[in-house]
Amino acid sequence: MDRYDYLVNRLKELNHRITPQRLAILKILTSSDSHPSAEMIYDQIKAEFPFTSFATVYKTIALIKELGEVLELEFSNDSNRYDGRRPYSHPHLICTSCKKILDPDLDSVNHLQKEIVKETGFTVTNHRLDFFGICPECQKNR
Amino acid sequence: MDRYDYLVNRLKELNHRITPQRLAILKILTSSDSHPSAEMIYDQIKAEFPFTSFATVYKTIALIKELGEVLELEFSNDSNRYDGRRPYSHPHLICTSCKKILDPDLDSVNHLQKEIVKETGFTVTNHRLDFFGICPECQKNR
DNA sequence: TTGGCTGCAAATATTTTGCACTGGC
DNA sequence: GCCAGTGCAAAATATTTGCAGCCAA
Repeated sequence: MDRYDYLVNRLKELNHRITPQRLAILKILTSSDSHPSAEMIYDQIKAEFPFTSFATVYKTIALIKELGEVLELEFSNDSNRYDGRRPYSHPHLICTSCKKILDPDLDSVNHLQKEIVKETGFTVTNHRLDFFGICPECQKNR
Repeated sequence: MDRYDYLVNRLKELNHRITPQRLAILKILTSSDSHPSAEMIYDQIKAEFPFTSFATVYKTIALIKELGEVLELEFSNDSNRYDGRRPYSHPHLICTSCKKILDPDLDSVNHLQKEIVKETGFTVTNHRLDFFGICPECQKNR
């Protein structure tokens, strides 16, 4: 069972209604590793369901977030981005030119979190690690 | 020469005017490791210069940011926080209860950035690493 | 003296919320 | 049929910007 089906089932099990809008949003959130923003989701859905609203996009994201099934990458200037495939703390690689966000393979991070706990007495529940730079494509096009 | 004096001199050298408001903002930004928000800076300055405005706080921060002398920690929901003492990428430890932000000692991070560059072809210029949790004080008070 | 800086207010951008209507179950 | 979900519009929040007046150099 893929992640889309899994999320639809979770909503059903928790007695949340399955609407065309929600299905479309889940589809987009799970079908690519593109880390879309609310606006990107909204634009994509418009093609299929022209009368979907921004509020519904945000409300659906909020719902899935409550279930712990989406990772929200908050930004102050740019819009927030969402990762519906890997809803747990993991590093991101952000191109500051084209705004693309990638998931690099990197496993030495959890080690860091343990080091922090031991050292500071904090109860660390999650972390966020972003690397900012220019992707290979944008390096060529200048 | 401490960091406050250093920053005042940099502004002078670059022919930026030295105003009481700017001095007060620099003082707050460099005098503690509290990672204040624009509002915290504004509130502190109000005591000394009651007619200072929010716009000036933001404009001054923007100026120092251009000089690369302040690190801006962006948040989507909460206000941004500023580190005027260590204006380079370094990890932060954020208490989600009292919103305090600390600088943990941790030096295994730069190693990660190098690993990323080698692996992805990105030109990584900076990074951001935040650990979220509950600080020892907030753990007691519940 | 002069133009960079300040302060007020308005604009901007993103996300959230209130509420009447609608459609999933 | 009921009430959760939707869509519109308004509100909320944080930051930026325009502009008239002021003051640091």
